[in-house]
Amino acid sequence: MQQRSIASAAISVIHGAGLEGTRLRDVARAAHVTTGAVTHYFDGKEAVLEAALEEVVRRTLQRLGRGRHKPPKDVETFVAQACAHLPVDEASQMEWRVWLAFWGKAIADDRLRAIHRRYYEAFVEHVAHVLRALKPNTSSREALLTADAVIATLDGVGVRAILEPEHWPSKRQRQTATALLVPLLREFEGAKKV
Amino acid sequence: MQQRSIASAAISVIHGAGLEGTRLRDVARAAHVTTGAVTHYFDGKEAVLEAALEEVVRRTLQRLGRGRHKPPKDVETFVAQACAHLPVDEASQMEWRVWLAFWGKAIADDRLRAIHRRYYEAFVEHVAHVLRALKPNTSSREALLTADAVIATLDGVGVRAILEPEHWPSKRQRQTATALLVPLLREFEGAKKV
DNA sequence: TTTTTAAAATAATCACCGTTATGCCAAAAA
DNA sequence: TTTTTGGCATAACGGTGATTATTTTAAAAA
Repeated sequence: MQQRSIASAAISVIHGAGLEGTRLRDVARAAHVTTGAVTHYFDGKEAVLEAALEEVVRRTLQRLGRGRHKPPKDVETFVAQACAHLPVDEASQMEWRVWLAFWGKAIADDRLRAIHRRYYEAFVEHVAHVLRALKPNTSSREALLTADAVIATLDGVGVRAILEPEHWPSKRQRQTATALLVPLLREFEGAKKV
Repeated sequence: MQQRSIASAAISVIHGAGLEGTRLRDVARAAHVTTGAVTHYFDGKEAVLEAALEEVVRRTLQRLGRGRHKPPKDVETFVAQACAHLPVDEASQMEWRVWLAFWGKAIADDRLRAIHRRYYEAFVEHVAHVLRALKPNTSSREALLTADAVIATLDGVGVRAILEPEHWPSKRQRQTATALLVPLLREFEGAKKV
């Protein structure tokens, strides 16, 4: 159970110092242990970072799971739910920053790429599932394509919001995401009521 | 003029090894010089990396500049032009990978963040300009909002394509981007001709 | 041609940080 | 109580790579 708390500590260090600025000592200190404990539980720094990424994925997917019981019946609530995944508050901002920090590292690291792949797979599946609630008789292909589009929207807006937080308050994030998602989903629904 | 070639060398090293795996020696070797030359022209590693990022920005904006003379008159050609900015070929893939590699680092680095901000500023301005060609009487506000949405689309699809290149051939990239952009731009145009 | 200055190579240094080794302490087993 | 085991702290080690210093080479000026 210590592993979890060390991984969480790593997340907050990465959040504050970036991946490159993350030293094992600081992770240990943030977890209220010493480097001895860290190396006791992990095979090395890489393993610690990997665990941190996995922890972020876990949290995000868990949050998705909680939303599974209220499938949206109309476009507006769908968009509102989708926007909740943007970096609009402290907690999600932290996860976004860490998630984004690993993108660059994942480019040259098969192991991390695999984690990303798994995450997106689950995310796509979730969005496609929710889309089917919006339009019951949808081809799998159409649902998946639209899910990709929804996720691209969130990633695109999220990245921008993380890189320019002072210019991207939650309102602007929602506005931009809405501008993309509403027309997309109207098209998806088929019925365009002005 | 050596600075340029060292920066370019840095780009290709980052492309191959990722930011963390980039050693100054390798950059020097790729530029056919030694570390002595590198440190002669730059104040240190940070400066070299910063120059690499600037070089990527330069190339991208230059490419944008070339497209400035053929403003699209309809949605289809606009989308086609936009999709040309996705990582659909070797060259643009390299630039995307490097660009993306710096996102994580920029989180904790004001200097790099400033570069990103400048780039997006120019990019937004360009897209908004092109949008005005599509719909002459557009409010500045509407054009900027739509430009943000277009850029978010490209970033969102681009990220995915970089992280999962084997699953995101150019065709899928275009498909996803089109699914988002066409409805968005029809809405933007105002006139929806089915 | 000599002198001078700049460009870049080569070689040495130095700091940083991950890793490894050792030792201690507490809790469970004997 | 003694013994033992495992969880962790402390501290020393060592590699890696950036930085700095020195030297060589080449080009330009005198």
